[in-house]
Amino acid sequence: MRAVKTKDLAPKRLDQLRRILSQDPVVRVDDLTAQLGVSAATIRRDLDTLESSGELRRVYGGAVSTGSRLEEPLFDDKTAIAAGEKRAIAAAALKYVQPNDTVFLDGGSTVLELARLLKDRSKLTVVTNSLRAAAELAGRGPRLILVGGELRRLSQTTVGPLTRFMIRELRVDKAFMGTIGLSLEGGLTTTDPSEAYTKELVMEHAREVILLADSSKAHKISFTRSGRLEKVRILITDSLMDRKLSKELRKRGLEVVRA
Amino acid sequence: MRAVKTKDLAPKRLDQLRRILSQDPVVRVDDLTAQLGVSAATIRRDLDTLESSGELRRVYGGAVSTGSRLEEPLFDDKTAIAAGEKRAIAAAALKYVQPNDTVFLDGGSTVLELARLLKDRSKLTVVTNSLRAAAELAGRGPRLILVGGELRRLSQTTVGPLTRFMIRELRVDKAFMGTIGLSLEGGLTTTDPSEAYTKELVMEHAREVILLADSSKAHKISFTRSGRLEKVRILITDSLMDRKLSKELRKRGLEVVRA
DNA sequence: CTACATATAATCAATCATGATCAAGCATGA
DNA sequence: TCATGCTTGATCATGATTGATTATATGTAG
Repeated sequence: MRAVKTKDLAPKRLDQLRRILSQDPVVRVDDLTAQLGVSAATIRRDLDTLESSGELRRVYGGAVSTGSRLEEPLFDDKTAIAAGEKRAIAAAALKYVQPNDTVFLDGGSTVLELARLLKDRSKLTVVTNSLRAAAELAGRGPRLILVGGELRRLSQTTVGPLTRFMIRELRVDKAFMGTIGLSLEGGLTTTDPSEAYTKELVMEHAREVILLADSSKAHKISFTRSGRLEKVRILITDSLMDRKLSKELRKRGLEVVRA
Repeated sequence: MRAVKTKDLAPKRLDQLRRILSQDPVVRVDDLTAQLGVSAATIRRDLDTLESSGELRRVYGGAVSTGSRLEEPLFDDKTAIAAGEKRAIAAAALKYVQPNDTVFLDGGSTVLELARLLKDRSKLTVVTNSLRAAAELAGRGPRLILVGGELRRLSQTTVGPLTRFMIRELRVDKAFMGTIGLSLEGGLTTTDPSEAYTKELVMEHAREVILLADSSKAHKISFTRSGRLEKVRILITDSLMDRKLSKELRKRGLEVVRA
C-alpha cells in the first residue's frame, strides 16, 4: 500500500503559503516548489493571488511578507507566560457568558483567550477596546463593537479621554477585565493612566464586572489605580492564587472562582 | 430486514458532511465519495445545498468550511484591479500628507495601500475606522486613533450611528476616502447605508477631502449616497480614468490627479 | 556596458472537476 | 397496478487548473 500523493486543494496550498510566509518573511519560488510539490508556474500564480489580496509583495525570485504585525505583536512574550493557566481561566469565564449577552472584553492576554472562545457565539454582542480581541473576532463570530480612542501600542488597546464618548453611550451585561496588579491595599492597578481611565469608565458602565487575573497578579501594585475593586463581582483565577488574598476578597463579597 | 448496503438518507448525509467539515476545514470531492459511498454528483449537490446555506464555500475540487482560517478574508474584493494601480494612487496621495497633519483613513484597499506608506511618519496623527489600516499601523508608525462603532465585516470598518460620538468630537486636516461608485449623476455611492452614514459624517469633519478612486469606479452607481461630491477637493485616480468624467469633475472645481 | 544566467509572462496542451441532462431506482398514494 | 415525484448515478460537453514550453525581461558578474 503506497502513500497516495493526493494533491492539495488550492485554498490549502494558499494557506500553507501564508503559514510559510508568516514564519519566514522572505521566500523564494524555488524553495516553494520543493516544499509544496507543485510547479513554479503554479507557485507564481498563487503568489500573484496573495499579492492582489495584499498579503505579500512579489520580488524577483520570490516574495516578501507584508505582514501586519497584528499577528505577532510585541506583547506576545506576555502571552507565553502561564499560558495554560490563562486558558483555564478563560474557559471558566466562558460559563458566565449567556448566549444573548452584551459583554465587554478588556485588553490583556487572559481576556484575549476568552475572545478566542467566543468565535462561535454569533448571537452575542462583544464590545471591546482591544485590537487583538477585535482581530480575533473580525472574521466571524459575535456582533462586534469597537471602542474608539487612541491606540496604546504596548497593550494594543484604545484608551484615553476619547474612549468616553462611546463608553458613556453603552451599557454591557458583563465586563471581563484584566489587570496588572491585584492587592488589598492598592486594589486594581495598572501601568498607564490613560488605560486606567478607560478601565474605570468601562466598569462603571457594566452591570457586572468579572475580573480575570492569574495568581501572578496577586499582591502586585502597579502605577495607578484602574477602577474600584468594589465593582468586581467575580474573580476568576487559577489554583495557585494566594489563599489569604482570595479569602479576604470573599469576605468583601466577591465570588472567587479557581479554574 | 436486510442491510447489505443501506444508503443514508439525505439529511443524515448532510450531517456527516458537516461533521467531516468541522474536523477538516478543507475537503475534496473525491475523498467524500469514498467516505460516504455515494457518487460525486451527489456530493456536489450536497455541497451546493450547504453552500447556499452558507456553511461552506465551494472551491475547485472540493469545499472549504466557512469561518475556517483557510477562508479568504472577506474584504478582498475580486473585482479589484491590479494592486499596482492602487499602489500608484496611494503613492501619489502620499504627497498630500504633511508631517504634522491629522489625517483620516477610510476603508478600502486603495486607502489601505496609503496606510502602508505612512508607517514611517511618526509625527503624523492617523484617525481611521478601518480595522485593516489600524492593523497595518498597530505595530509602529503615526499616532493612531480608532473610530469606535459596530464592525461591518465585509469592509472591516466600524460604521453606523455609534461612530458619530467620536467623529463629532474630531476635526482632521485631510480625509482620504475610498468609494464604490463615482459618477456625475449619483455622486459618491456605496453599498451599505451604515457605511455611507459614517463616510458622510467624516467628510463633514474634514478640512479637505481627498478621494482615492481607481478608474474602475467611474460611472458606477451603487446603492446609497455616501457623502457630497462637492466636499471632495482632490481626486486621485489612475491613468485609465475616463477623460470625460475627469474633465467634468475639473469643471466642478475638483483637482484631478492621475497617478 | 555587455554577456550570461535566471526569473517571469504568455501560450498551449493535458488533466480533471463541473454542470446539465437524462435514465434508473424507489417510495408514496390514488 | 400505475402514475407521480424525488433522489441518485451515469454520460458528456464545458470550463478550470495545472505544468511544460518558449520568448522576453531582469539581475549580476566581468
